[in-house]
Amino acid sequence: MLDAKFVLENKDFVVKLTADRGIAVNLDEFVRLSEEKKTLLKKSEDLRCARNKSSELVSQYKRDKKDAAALIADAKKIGDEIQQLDDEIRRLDDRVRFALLNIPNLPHESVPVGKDSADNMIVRTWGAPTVFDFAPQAHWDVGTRLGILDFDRAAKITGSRFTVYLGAGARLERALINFMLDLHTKERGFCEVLPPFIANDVSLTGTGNLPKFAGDLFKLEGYPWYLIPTAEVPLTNYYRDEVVDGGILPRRLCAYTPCFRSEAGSYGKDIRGLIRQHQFNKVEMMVFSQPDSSFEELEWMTASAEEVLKRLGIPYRVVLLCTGDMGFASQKTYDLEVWMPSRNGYMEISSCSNCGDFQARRANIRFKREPKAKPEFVHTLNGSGLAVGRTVSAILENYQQADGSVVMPERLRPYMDGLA
RNA sequence: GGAGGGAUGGCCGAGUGGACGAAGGCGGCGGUCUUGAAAACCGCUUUCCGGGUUACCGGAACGGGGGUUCGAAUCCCUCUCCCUCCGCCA
Repeated sequence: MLDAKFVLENKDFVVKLTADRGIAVNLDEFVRLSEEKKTLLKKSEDLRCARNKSSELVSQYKRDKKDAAALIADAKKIGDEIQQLDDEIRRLDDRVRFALLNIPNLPHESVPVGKDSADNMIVRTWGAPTVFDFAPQAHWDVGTRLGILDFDRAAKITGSRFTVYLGAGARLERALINFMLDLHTKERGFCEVLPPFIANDVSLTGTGNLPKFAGDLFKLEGYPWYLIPTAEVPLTNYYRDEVVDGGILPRRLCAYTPCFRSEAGSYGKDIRGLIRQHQFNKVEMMVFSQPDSSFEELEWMTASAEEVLKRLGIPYRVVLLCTGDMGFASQKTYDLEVWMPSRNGYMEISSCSNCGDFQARRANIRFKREPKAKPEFVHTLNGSGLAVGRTVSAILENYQQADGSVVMPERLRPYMDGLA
């Protein structure tokens, strides 16, 4: 959520930057409602002032044992008027807030302006696309033939877009989770968190998933609860409605969680394999930062995700998303894309974003520079480090052998009981 | 699942319709005293919104929301969270 006052004072700027994102924001309604609300609020406050004064008089009269009936009748009339005004103000306020919630974050000045993924900027590339002296298979074929992925039985148990990992496959998934968590916690200064996998509607609103993207979520029937689409939700909301001591910043958290997404509207896209599942595992990184250093934190976080791929020896590149391709809450986003032989191209495996104070304002997360200082909103950053299922698919494809077997990346072998 | 109890400022804790933005204590800040410190004593000590250059003025806030009332921390409804006991369960 943007600052209402900022939007009112910088209408053209907001319209221009959201237009860069390909979103036409009409602020007329927002401005009109805000002004109307302000006028009514002033009126209501003046009336309250009058009522407070006469109430005080009533109180005096009673103490002096004088008759206050006329005063009370008067005050009642004022009270009715206030009630009417307040009803109207409440309605206006809801609409103002709703309008504000539907405005996306403003892109940072370093973000290239563009329409879609074609306009993204490749920042750097690590490793060269894997070369094979045989025809490489897609990971779902590799995994199915090895008996470590079972899509058919998963479809029986639940439905499409689910997977059963079996034997070494399950072991690989678990090994990757541990490998990633160990790297982030032991070497990169993240604190490990194991949060709830279900979050309430207030939390989802704090991160920007609600109200606009309710259709992407799985909701629990009979509860205002949702399966988390990413650990970003519980991690960001960890400090919701708090004023934290500035001394704890930058606060770096990381968490392994499963993620649940309805993938509504993606029918026919990536239906095979592990790429687009209703349930997948992810290790998520989260940073609460001082506003002054959040973009440096973004570089650090992105480097942490890259380190995972470097150690696994998977070729990848870093892409700076253009204005049109960024997520709703983000100010600047780097995607990490790994080489996928089956597509003869790159595939997103991580997304690292600086949300600035956008989420912090929605979720009301503030900090104090000094104990006596005024609270300011923190900046929040989140990034995958990494999507585990996609990492499995990248390993199966890039490390496959002519005989259909898969060699384990060396750094992963200790996590696989030495299995090569 | 059943039965009770609770939520008040940075913290503890009083407050059952009007003088309460809220006693008292702790903590914090300033001062007196002291070579310095401690103790003692005195004073100050919430946040947000609107208006005025400043002193200031107005409004709001006692877990959230709604209601009763001229007036609500206080009465009613509702939601959330916490605690105790019973039952059940990993």
